Amino acid sequence: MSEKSYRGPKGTYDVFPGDATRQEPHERPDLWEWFSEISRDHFRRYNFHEVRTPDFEEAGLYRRSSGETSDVVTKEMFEFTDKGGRDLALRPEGTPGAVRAYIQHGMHKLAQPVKMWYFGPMFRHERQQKGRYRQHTQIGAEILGSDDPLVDVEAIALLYGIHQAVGVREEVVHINNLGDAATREKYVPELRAYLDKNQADLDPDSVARIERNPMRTFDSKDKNTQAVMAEAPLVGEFLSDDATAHLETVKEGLAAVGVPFVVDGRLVRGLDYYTSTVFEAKSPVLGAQDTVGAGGRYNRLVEDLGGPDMPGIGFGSGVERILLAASEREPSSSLDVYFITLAPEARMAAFALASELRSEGVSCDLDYAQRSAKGQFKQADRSDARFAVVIGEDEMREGVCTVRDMSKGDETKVPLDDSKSLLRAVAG
RNA sequence: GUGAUCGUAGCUCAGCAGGCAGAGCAUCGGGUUGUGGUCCCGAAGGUCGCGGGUUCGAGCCCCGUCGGUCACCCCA
Repeated sequence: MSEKSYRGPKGTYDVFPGDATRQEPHERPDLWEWFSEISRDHFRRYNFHEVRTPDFEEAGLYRRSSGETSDVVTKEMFEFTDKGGRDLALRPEGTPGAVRAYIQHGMHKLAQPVKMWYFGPMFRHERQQKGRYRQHTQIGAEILGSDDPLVDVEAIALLYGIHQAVGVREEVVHINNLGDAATREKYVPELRAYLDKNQADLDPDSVARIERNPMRTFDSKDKNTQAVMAEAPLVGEFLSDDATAHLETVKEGLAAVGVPFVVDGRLVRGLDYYTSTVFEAKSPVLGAQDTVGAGGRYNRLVEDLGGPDMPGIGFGSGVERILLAASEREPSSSLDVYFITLAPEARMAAFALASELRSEGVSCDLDYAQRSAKGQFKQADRSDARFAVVIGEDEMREGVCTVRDMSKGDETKVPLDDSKSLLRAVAG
């Protein structure tokens, strides 16, 4: 500690082995492993396949897909120029990269729809708060090439299913339908006119949005603005018959698979590419950041990014938030055997035995800190080892090791040169 | 980016009118020349986030800065 010390960059965190009872859920390695297995298994059951794209892309890809005026693009991108002068950005969200890959690899020629999932870091340059980091992790899924409303239901059910498998509490899915471009051409001027009329009662942020992105006014947390928005015209009143039917089928499907949902006519989304179905999964235990996963249809995005005219839908879900909203879990320990050596020659024997057991799938560890006998037993205890295998002078002389069951306290002796019976002694 | 609040040992925190930097837990050793969880004893561990200022003297007061937390904006 003589030189300058370093800490992780602002807004980041570490996953590390520590005192699990004091760590945030997303800092615990065991919870990440647990969650990762559960989510992979869910994707498998729904026949999704992994897509893994770079953690950075041409900045233009994000500008084009998320919208030049969206906040994610205008103020939250980690953007940089590489040594070849390329304008790049750390991935702020998963959909653009996945769609780019779909186009680049001609996946629209495959049997449709193409169902993909991803799991990886996202970067947004913003001030952190509960459940929000500059580098966070999202799992997500994209279904490209079908506009069947049941595909929407599948996406939502998959999202909800993963959350429930890890015990996200009090979750409710909010859904809405934003209609197509034609719908919005009729609706937005109406909304804008209404907002203009009530400008005096709106907060400054919302006033500033009237021109740029009036639908986002519904998201304001300002009391007066909310009062105004309670009376505002809703997109739902402008939907075409097709869009209304689409929404009805989605509702029917969600009810059929048992996803708790509410239709929320005020739900809009911050990214410009959404059309038709949008949804947000919320859990009240997250505080101000109550959205644990969200997504929607983007029926024009593939074409906007230079691909064929193909519809798509997807969701992203913040893993840190999922773990935060999940019910408490006991930290899991996993060590089978801790070797205790009480004679210099015993160390090599223990090391070799450990190696044999490890190759049989048994987890082993031994002392590398020159601890005393007492210290080694303490360490075995702390590691939650099921067995301590003691090798000291006596054992070396007799050619055995002492296998101690750490919870019962009873001991048996096993020949040193017979790793099979040692294996049996510590099995199960 | 805005606001509030905090920053002392690995962790949780005490410290005061400005006067030698403390406790608990954790770590290591000893009490048991080879037996853990309990108990007892001891050791180690700090440029008091960093930089400046005021002062005979600053962990404490002032300014700045960095970082944490929460909220706003926005979003997973």
